[in-house]
Amino acid sequence: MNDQMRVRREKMNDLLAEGIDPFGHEFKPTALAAELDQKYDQFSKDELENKHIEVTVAGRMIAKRGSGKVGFADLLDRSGKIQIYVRKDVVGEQAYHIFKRADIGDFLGFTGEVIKTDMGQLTIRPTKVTFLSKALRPLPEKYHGLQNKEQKYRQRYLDLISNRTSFDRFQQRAQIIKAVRSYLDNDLDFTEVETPVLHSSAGGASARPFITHHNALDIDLYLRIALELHLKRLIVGGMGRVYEIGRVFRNEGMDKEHNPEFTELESYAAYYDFYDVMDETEGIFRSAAKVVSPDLKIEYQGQPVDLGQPFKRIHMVDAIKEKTGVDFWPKLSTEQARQLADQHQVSYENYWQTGHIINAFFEKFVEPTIKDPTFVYGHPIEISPLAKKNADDARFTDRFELYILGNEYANAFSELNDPIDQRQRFEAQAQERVDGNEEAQGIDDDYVKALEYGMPPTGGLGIGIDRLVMLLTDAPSIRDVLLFPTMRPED
RNA sequence: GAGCCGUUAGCUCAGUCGGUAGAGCAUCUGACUUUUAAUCAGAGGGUCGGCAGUUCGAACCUGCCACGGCUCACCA
Repeated sequence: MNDQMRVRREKMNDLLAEGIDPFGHEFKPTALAAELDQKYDQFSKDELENKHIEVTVAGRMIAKRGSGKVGFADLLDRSGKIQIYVRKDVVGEQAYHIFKRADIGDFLGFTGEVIKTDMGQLTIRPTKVTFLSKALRPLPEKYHGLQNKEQKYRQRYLDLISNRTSFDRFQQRAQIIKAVRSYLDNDLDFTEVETPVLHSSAGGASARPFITHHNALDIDLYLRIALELHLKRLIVGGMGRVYEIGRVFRNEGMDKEHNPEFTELESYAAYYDFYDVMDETEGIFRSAAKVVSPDLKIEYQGQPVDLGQPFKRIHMVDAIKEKTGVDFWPKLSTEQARQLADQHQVSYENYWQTGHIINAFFEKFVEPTIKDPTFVYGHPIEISPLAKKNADDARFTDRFELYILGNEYANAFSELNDPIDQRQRFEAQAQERVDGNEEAQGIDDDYVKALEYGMPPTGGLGIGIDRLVMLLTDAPSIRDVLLFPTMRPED
């Protein structure tokens, strides 16, 4: 324990000795800092002096300055900061003593008049001081805030107290999710549902799952890697338009864009095709962007993005042709595709067929170059086991991904609703797994059975909510939009 | 998984050639009745991430370990 912690414990004991509970009780503030600023900052010092507005506020004292018989403090509540101006001759000997002995970090309540200082700063001049809760540890430095990234992630509460941009970002995250919900609920008449997190087989995406064990049933279960297969069962069940915003878990590497658990939105709408889903996606992005920028123009890491313009649309094969001159429209054997890959230094796995190679060309030569919001559609069937074949060209699917500034933000398709085709696709996936793709999904018989009862033509969509929030709040790392990112334990 | 970088007071950071540890904020004492990174005077506060090694002597050099960051690879 250091000197500061020792002193704070002494002060805690002093409070007890004076009959004050250092970890107080309920308190009824009548105003928030931001509210006061909005309502009264427009008035002059004299106008406020005549109004005699009395309010009660509560919060954490985050700064303190003063002289002998008066003191100033900054009080932080959930809305922001308000200055407090405590005068010994107004609050009295005992209250002033409490204020003077209070440490930065302590929670205090004040009742008093809203005034302006000579410097024009909106301030509360209390007549009453209430001690609410003692901080036994000192806060990070007031000017620089908490800079140590590891500590920001491990002790997010300190980051939230001392770095307002971080605090605001998490408020914005909540608002963005609310806006997305509102768009789906109110504009498109979707129903929000909750499906299981514990799956008996992990499907709906290509990823390695976390495995856990259920004792009573004595079976291993997987934490879900996607929401897809359950939501489509609900389309079979006649729910028509459903979505879920929920946590999924992928047992893979971590970096600036990947956390082992993250939040995904998936939506499914009967009778939509993937063009309808493009419109839906634009609607979601605009609703979300409006939260941070009414004109839908944003900047991400120094690069401008206009989410107000119609998103571009391009077929994957055309995009590759445009960037590399390589034309994948003519039908190519796996051997021919591999030759092209060799010529362009695109490496491939044993189990790869033409479609995998087309996708690899896209990822290597096109994906990093996309700046404006762009729907890239027509993914090869080999990498799209849940998407409907294109009616005119069975090598490709009616699937798209949305790219902005070289990053993927959405993945969607006209859903494969032919149970016979679906079983074959699952079998191809199972074969891929045998051939060495650890992330290929297994056969989900129960899901195929559901399809056999009949699923209407359906358009589905998946959006990584964390990446959307990163984009809209200009966050460089996914850890900056997750309150508690996954960290290795310290000891 | 690889490479590079980082870890020094509660926080933000310096630390020269290897010679026994520094600043600002914060804390403590005192002064101060309109401050806002308040000011002024004084004081206390360190397992220099950990463990070994080299050396008369290590925050500094070497090795190993821990945690983190960045980049790359992996990952639709």
